[in-house]
Amino acid sequence: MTPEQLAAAILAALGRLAESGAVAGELPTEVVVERPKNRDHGDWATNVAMQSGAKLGKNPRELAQLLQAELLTVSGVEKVDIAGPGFINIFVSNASAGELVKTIVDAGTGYGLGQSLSGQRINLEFVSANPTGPIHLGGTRWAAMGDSLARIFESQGAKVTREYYFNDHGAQIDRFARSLLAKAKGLPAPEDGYGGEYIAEIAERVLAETAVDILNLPEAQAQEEFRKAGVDLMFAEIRESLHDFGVDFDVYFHENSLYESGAVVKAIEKLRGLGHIFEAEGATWLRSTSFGDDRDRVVIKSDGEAAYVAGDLAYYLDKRERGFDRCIYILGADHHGYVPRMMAMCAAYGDQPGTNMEILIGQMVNLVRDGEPVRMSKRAGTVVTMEDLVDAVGNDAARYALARSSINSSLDIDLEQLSKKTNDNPVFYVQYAHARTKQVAKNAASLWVTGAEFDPALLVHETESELIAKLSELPRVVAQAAEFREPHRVARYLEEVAGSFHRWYDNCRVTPLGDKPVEPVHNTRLWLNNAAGVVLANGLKLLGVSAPERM
RNA sequence: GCCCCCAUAGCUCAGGGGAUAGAGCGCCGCUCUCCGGAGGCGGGUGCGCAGGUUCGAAUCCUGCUGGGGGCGCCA
Repeated sequence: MTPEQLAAAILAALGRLAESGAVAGELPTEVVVERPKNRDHGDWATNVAMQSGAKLGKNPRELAQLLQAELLTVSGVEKVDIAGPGFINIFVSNASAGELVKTIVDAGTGYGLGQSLSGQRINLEFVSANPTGPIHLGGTRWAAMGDSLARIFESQGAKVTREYYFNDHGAQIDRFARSLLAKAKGLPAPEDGYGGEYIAEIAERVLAETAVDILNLPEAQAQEEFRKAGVDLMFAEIRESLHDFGVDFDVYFHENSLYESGAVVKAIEKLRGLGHIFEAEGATWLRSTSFGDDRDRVVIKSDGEAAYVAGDLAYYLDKRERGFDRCIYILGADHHGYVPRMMAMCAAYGDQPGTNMEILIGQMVNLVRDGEPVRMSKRAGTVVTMEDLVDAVGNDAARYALARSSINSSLDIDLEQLSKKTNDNPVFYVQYAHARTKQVAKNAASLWVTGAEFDPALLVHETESELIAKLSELPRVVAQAAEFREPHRVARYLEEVAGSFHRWYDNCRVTPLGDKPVEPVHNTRLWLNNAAGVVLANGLKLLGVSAPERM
């Protein structure tokens, strides 16, 4: 008996009460069934009587009593208590609760999947870091979080395209090219340029890999050579770092292509046709104030060059024309001011902001050393990159640490601490639990605990009941993580599962002690052990973290 | 001045209206004659302040205080 099944039973019971005329009014469409913190309050509890009592013309306790009688007729329900203002506390039989264990093992990698996003085509854009340097800690957070979110969406039946917008157009790229050229000539970095060590490396590789003698070309031509070759090298490096991090994008979209294909002009003309474009002060504007923006936005500057927003205008249209009904962007907090004009743009096309376009704002990652914040500056070359982080702690620890917090909170990363004491990362607690399930299963097999019998009525220990209840929550947790776009829910849940599993392990043996014979309870517990392994593995998969068999 | 995020245990953080607010780390004890001790058990009154909504608020609303980020014909 899972909480979902109980919820359905309660809805059915309400339906019967309404049919018999015992209650009259608006029936709820869903009920919340939760695991109470206090076991005296049952295996499961619902507040439905308090929430619906008034609507059904009853006080909460009266409604609870009616439901109590109905629920007692449900198979597997042993006892129903009414507590406090109208909580309904439900006790189910061990046998009924334990049936789930077999369901989980039989479902295997399919356990936890759902259909809550079935049929949705989602374009998820994340990282999209400028190709003027390696990916830093902030970008790494979006890589971990975005990829995990994509996996969670997919687990709910959505079709997801992971997309990276590559800003290879505009003034920043010129600065990048000038920085490379200056470095190659042994000059100091330009005032507004980039100065990290990677600039020297890239400049050197450009010199080595380009056929022509760049340094003897005229200034403008030399810079153009460095731009082309430098961006390509940087792009390849970024892709490789991401790949090594376990994040592969389906589409790397080049901003420049929007200009080359004429998509930018097309997009502006489309908006002009819709009456949202006007000319003023020598520039071309989008009347974004018509759609909630606090000021109108220039799309073509008075010098004839496109403003940055023009690219996004065309890019969004491109995504929509590729058939995505939901375009989700993950942006850093330093870009949150960009949200109103993006939403206005979406509305200007006649789309629904918040539905067709959704923007998730993630807070910054701070580098901390010995408790002191360290300023990171790309220009000064003091950034900590994705590779630095992975070198220090490994992929699993890095991904887990970045994915286990809400993106609404800024995050402090202390490299020294993480690299010295990797046990600080709860990922090991979770992975250890998984490895343990594998070793237990291996041991069981060698001691003739085969799992041939499965009698859930034998799972009577309180830690077994707790573990089973915890395992039952995976589908709901994943569905909520998808709904709220919050992968960290999965991580936190896994930590709870691991805790329940460890406690169970310490109380209940799968293999018999010494020479004692194998009994049905041992075989049955093997199923529970394996069910825990399934949940841990499936959950870690959603976070892009490995589930090792031994550590 | 305006906009966004945050404030929960010594530290890092969960908690999307429910009952006695949790986890990890750190600290102090305890714990295996046998499945992995990277484990388990015990040790704690901490929701920034003030109002409001509600049967019920860490959670929703308003104001305040403090911290972070942002407000270009830059990208």
